[in-house]
Amino acid sequence: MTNPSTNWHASHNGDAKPARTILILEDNETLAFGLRTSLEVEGYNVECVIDGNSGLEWLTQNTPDLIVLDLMLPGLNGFEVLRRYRANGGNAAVLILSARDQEVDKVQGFRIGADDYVVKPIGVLEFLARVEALMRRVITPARTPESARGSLHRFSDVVVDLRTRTVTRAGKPIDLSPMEFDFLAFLIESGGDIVSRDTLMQRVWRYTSGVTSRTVDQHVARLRNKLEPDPAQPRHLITVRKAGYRFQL
Amino acid sequence: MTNPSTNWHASHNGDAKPARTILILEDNETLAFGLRTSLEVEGYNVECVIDGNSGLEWLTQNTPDLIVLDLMLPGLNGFEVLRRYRANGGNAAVLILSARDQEVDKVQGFRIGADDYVVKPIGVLEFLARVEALMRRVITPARTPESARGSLHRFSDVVVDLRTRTVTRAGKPIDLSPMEFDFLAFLIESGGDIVSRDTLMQRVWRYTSGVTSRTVDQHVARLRNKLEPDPAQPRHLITVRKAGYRFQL
DNA sequence: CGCAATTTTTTACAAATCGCAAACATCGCG
DNA sequence: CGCGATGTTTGCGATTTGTAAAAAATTGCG
Repeated sequence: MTNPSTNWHASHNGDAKPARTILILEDNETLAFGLRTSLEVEGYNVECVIDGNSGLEWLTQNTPDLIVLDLMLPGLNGFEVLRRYRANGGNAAVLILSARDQEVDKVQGFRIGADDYVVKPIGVLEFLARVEALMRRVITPARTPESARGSLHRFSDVVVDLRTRTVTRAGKPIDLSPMEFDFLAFLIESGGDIVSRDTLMQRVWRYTSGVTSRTVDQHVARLRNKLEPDPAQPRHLITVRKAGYRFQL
Repeated sequence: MTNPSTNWHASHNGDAKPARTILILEDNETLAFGLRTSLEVEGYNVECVIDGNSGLEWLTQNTPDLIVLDLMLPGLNGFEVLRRYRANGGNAAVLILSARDQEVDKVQGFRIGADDYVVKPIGVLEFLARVEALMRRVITPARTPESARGSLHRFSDVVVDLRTRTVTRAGKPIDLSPMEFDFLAFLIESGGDIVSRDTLMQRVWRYTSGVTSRTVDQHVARLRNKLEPDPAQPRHLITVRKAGYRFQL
């Protein structure tokens, strides 16, 4: 598979959103490790890189939500990294962490696109508070407000997007065939009502008359396998004996 | 160049951004006046209010982009103003300007919703730089994330600039033919919606009716080869069986 | 205008996917 | 147990998509 590294680890209760990712670009490994630990305790996904060129390369393949950037780096310095990152359209929040406390440095940092600039040493609590404040404002492509998106339907760990014909389960995309999707969509849009096989054949399959076949059942079976937490004990694709099927939740 | 395709013009306005509004809530009138002047020189619209209650009241009638907030105010103190403002759904960026430099104060400020916290005295240039940095991130009803992000679109290591019609991959320019670019642009601008081959033929190729051909598919194949990390398992140019194509991310 | 290089479209075929029916297994209930 | 209703598996034909390669159109240029 393409990407084994994306671990939105089993999220603790309720916290539905995947962890946000932070890149620490800092060559002082002791400091970087300390920051990493603090951030991880807060639930962030943290990556550490210790030189400018490697950092930029990592950034071509990943889109973190925030970058903690030291100015004095081996290879490219922090300013240059930031400049190139922004030039390529990088949109993450950038918090510069520097030993230089001159106003001119700060102004330059902001000018080329930093979102915050703090002078070392800094208290851990203030650092975390600033990170959180930046996270509140940053918008990454992967994180465009779902409210702005089309009609989403959720049940268990499944999300169905009728607009893009997309289904995800635990955040991972699930592949539905066209018929499977149409069928699911029809059930969902029936809002919990019982739908007979006959109705389904007519409305989803466009059959004219009462053809009896196990086609509908097969689709139910396949959908249950793909979407139900326990396909043997369906909680959402409910069979109503002698009547048809019903979508729950 | 018959290239009639460079025609998505229509939408681009002159980019005359409306002046952004800042509220200064600060009881030291000398300081407030100085800040106001500096900000106005930068082109901001500035309002000054000197006590907490009046400030909150002003905020019920106005929606500034940013609030510069002193903590020690007559009437309601700054923390309380901020707390109530956020509780009412206020979304402006808030920059706290305070004489208190204790970490605990800063952390509390951020916790109740500040976006930045600077300790007086502060240099004018740094102040202006921080204001500008906040302005880049703040989203007001007038300014949606789309417009804030410009015409750059990123996915994997690819950056597409619709304005300059350039595409880069891992920082290196990628050559797209006019049709290839128009096609890609149309998919991107469809914002993730599924677009049928038929629609594409009409909107991108300006065909009138249902001509069936593999032209669209051919372009998809070429774009995938140029842009997808693994063309065999496309992650962004998604085919939706029986329906068309969809651009992801 | 003519010619070469590039881009776009069409053709032709290979590969993948899907719908469907039939056969078989299982379940539920009297 | 018996019987009808539901669940699952399997295989094949039809549809849809991917793509190499040829053909056609467009462009650049002397």
